[in-house]
Amino acid sequence: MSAAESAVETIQREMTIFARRARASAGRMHPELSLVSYTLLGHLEEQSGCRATDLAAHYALDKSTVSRQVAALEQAGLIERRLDPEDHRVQVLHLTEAGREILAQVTRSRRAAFRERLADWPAEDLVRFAAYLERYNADPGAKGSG
Amino acid sequence: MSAAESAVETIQREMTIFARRARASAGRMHPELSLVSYTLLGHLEEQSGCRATDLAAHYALDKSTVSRQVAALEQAGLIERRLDPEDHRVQVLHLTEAGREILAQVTRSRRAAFRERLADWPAEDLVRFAAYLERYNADPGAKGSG
DNA sequence: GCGTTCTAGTTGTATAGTACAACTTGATCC
DNA sequence: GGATCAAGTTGTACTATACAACTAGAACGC
Repeated sequence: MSAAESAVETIQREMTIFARRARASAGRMHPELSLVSYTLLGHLEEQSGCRATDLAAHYALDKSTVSRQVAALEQAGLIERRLDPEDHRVQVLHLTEAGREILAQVTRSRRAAFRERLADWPAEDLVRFAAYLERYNADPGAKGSG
Repeated sequence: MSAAESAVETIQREMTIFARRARASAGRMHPELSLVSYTLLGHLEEQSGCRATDLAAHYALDKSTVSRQVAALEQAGLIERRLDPEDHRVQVLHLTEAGREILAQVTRSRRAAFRERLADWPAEDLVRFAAYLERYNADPGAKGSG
């Protein structure tokens, strides 16, 4: 096996390990916000609000799944729905102040965890690693091969 | 923000994206073998058999979860249990021939997906990326920060 | 050697996340 | 203005998971 082939093997194995661990630990680290909820809130913040359908499309989730997630987030007071005056089928979702705060708090705690784990890394390696990950995820059609 | 700090941000973001995608696509790519089942079978092959308790400890899963997964895998004929003659509480799990075949087949298909996605990468980058991932996952206490 | 305690595994129960299908409501298009 | 399309909700089912209670077997202490 060439160096490149065995590197691909390693990437596959290590990505799988990471995905499994992430899945296992997501709920425990932030019981107040699942990985999916966190991602959805993040998207709402980035986009300054969007529709449930956009979330479903962007994250390859069923609209019913998003509908229930959104209902839970609204219930928890983290988002609010505003009826689109142009199209009454549409509800535009926005973060509430509480949602913004929780999101910031979870982001901080996640960031701290990553920072700690990467504390020993030389800056140069961090930058390269980050670039590789971006490139990997940016690949069109990338579905994670989970 | 320093280059290192923004690299950590990027790593966090991209790892999160990966974990989410992996979760979303795992079941669809290999309906015959969930990510967890795949991982467990892989461990059994690597270790040439082990106990359910070992799997639970190694993958931070509850023993009841492993018990049910194992039951399903046995039901599917992919593994078999052998009572430990030394300790009758213990069942040593082994891949069956069918299990070995399915595992090999899923591994091939996963490998092909990764290979395709990484096809454009220079060998040098593959090797570095693989090394970074190993280093990241090897960190003691690493739980994925999902 | 026999009770206490430990370990391996199973089963009952509950929860979260997910998908698919059927439905409701509103918009759009001949 | 009826057919069709789009956004979202709800019914139902399944999987993965955890925790707690339990069973069966092993080991330890005296």
